[in-house]
Amino acid sequence: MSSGTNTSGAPRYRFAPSPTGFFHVGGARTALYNWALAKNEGGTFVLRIEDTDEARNRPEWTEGIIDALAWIGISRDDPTFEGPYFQSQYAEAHVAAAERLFREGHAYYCDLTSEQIQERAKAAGKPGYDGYSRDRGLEPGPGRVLRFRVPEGATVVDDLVRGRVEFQNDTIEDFVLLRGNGSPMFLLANVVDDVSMGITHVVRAEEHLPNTPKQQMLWEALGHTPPTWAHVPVLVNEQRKKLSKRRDKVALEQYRAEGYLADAMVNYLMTLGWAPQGDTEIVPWSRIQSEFRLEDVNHSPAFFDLKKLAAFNGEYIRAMSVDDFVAACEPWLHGEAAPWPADRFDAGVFRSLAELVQTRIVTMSEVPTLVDFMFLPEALIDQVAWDKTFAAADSAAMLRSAREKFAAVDWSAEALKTTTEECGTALGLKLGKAQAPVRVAVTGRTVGPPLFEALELLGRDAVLTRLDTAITRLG
RNA sequence: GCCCCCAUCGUCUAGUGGCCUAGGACACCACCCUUUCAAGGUGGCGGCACGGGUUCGAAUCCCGUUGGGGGUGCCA
Repeated sequence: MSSGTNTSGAPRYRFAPSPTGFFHVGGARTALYNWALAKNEGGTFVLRIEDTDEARNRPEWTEGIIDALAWIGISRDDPTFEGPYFQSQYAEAHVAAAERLFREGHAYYCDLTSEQIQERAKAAGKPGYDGYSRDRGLEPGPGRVLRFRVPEGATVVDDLVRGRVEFQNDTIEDFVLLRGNGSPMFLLANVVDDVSMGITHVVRAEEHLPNTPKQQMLWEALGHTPPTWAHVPVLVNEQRKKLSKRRDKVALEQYRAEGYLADAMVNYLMTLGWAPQGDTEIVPWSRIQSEFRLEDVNHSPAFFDLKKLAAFNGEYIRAMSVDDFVAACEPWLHGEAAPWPADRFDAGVFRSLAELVQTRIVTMSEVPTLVDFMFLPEALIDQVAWDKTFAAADSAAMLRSAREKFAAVDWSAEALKTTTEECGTALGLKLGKAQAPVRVAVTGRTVGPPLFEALELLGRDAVLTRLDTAITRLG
């Protein structure tokens, strides 16, 4: 943080989140945009934390941001990554810049209180500050704010996504740079930091577009050429409103905890407002990185569609090799995520079942419920499933018949299937109906992985015990 | 109120004046496959907001209307 001039010529993209205790999916997308560009252009991704007083007391919030970024592939260990910097570190520079703007006539002090400003606005019939102190020549003093002297004319923002956006300066009020207590405002701090860090590209959400002319005027008043701006559309919910913490699931950490894969999340996020070439949206990051162009980003807000995200995640899960899948399952197989006693878990058994589980889930968190019956001491019967299954004709008879035959059958998936089929045929049941009572008795549910493979792995003793328990339960 | 942005199937998008009878993906529906549930396969439904221009020709360019969204603090 020294020169203020970007000497290397390489682009410097800055990502400036403020810690709030969670990492917003919209922020993740913006970060990804910056990252793709910085990577592809041999530039730098500069992380600057816009830390507030509260955030400074909660270092875990900042760690959370760095952690979330790492999860989506933006690692501080990568040479493209620079930072993190903290806005609060540079407060003195912010004040110094403000004082310079005052000395050079770009700013002036004003002693009006908010109430007085409101009264004047009401009297004039126009909202906002009217420039009352512009020419009063006030010196700094307690309670006096420093305001920027917005020049005449218009400010044109050249935006890589929006094109040319023109703002009439007389619609922009003389905004505050320094508060009455002398502390710098966010807008000023932001620009001073960007200037000092030699930022060349500011890629952020569209909600910041109305602030951009102010920032651009600050860049110019400070004697620097403004950066290249790019305002990307926001992410919205089904009501077409900006995603909000209150109503929507916006925390990246939550998706991670539910078992969404980082690759799937990244891929999905990048298809919101942009699309890779060709007919397939499922593409690896390497392709996204090289194909991504800000000029190709859509102009309208994009709906964050959970169903499509889920579909992407399913695709990614199915695309994994079985070994990779088993590895990815690890966090859900042990500890609190696992509903079974730790000593009953059998990695070999799970490995045998993995391929059958893989096509049946959308998020990794669904893994335990699909295989829990294998590692629980006994079946956890779902009453609804039980009632529904045994309401069907002959299902009790089917269960007894299977119990009898299973005692003597050659214990293989194939033989178990044949036997079940035979028992069913004797009762006039097709295989689909015939397997149902056995499934509920052994797994506790009506749905699950293919039954006979599971039975083979469970072993004759366990299966017969569960069938007996079920028969007793039937009364 | 004022300022700014936006507008292709329900959703995400392809499309940059003729390749468009508007393509793909998700969702939905049907059928096939099938030991449940999935997965997979095949097919289907479904869109250029509206009105004016410009042009031989407009989803694509211009203007307007309507409809959405965002911003408007001594918040960040």
